[in-house]
Amino acid sequence: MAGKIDSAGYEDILRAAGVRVTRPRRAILQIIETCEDHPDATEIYRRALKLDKSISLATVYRTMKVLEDKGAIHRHVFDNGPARFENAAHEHHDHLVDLDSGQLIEFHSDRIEALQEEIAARLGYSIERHRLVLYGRKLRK
Amino acid sequence: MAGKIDSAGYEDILRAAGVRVTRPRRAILQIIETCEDHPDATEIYRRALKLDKSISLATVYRTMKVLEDKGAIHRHVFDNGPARFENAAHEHHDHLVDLDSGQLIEFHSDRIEALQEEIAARLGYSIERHRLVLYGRKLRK
DNA sequence: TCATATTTGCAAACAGTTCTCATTTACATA
DNA sequence: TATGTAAATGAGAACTGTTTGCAAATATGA
Repeated sequence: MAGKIDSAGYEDILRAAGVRVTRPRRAILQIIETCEDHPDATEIYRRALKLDKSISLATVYRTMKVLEDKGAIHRHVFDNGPARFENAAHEHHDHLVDLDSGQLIEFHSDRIEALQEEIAARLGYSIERHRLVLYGRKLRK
Repeated sequence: MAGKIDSAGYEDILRAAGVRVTRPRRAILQIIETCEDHPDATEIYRRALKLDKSISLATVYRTMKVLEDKGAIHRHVFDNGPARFENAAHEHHDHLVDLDSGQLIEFHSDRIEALQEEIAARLGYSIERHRLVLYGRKLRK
């Protein structure tokens, strides 16, 4: 039922991060744990209001930073848009942006990952993280 | 000598784009044609002031948009920083960001490009453009 | 229950970028 | 070479996304 905050395992992530388990944080975590898309801060705020009607946008931003620092979420910036977030628990993937619909498609390629490592090594670097985004349009068949 | 605007071929790009050749545009184009780095709008503005001391930051932004629309420059956003620009005439490459120094290293891999095409095709898409950025640190040898 | 350090909501501040508008300028045509 | 007009400009206000300062509220350990 919307409006109720599920107290399930979400709290563990916060406790593991060594920060206090508060009502706003539980709401935000529940959202990013269960959502299927890549919401930005305003959208998370909108959704969180249904779970905790006194939450503020500032707290959303603060919580996203905490979660990002703890490695619990990833932050993406597509083109020049607002930052968008996703659960880091999902296995690693890159993104393809449908330029017509704006839809985000996830994909993964071990071969690309391996090539990236190879290139970085050749340049004398080790990769800490990377961002690969393809911008394209549907092929008409 | 700094302060003089070289009227060489830069204008062609503007004329080819079907826009008027103005003093501020000539200054900006000369900068992005000759610079070796990836300046942001404020930095381009700073440099342009030496060539045309009445130029405004708004015009820098407007010109960057015109040039981007015409395909003459590329716009990059690294992490959450300001947009940075580079001459599209350089052959295509991706970037490696040195997380310690902030240095940008350019690289290119036909194999990665080919893999990207392959993946997009498998998903039913054709790639219009892409962004690949590696964030890493120097290996100690 | 209590003490206290953390977190919060709010509003103000901030950075980067875009917009409005009156003035200036490029340049096609005469 | 002069001129009319649409395009471009500079200045600053406005806007979007994000961060911060602060007093009040709250989570957690004792």
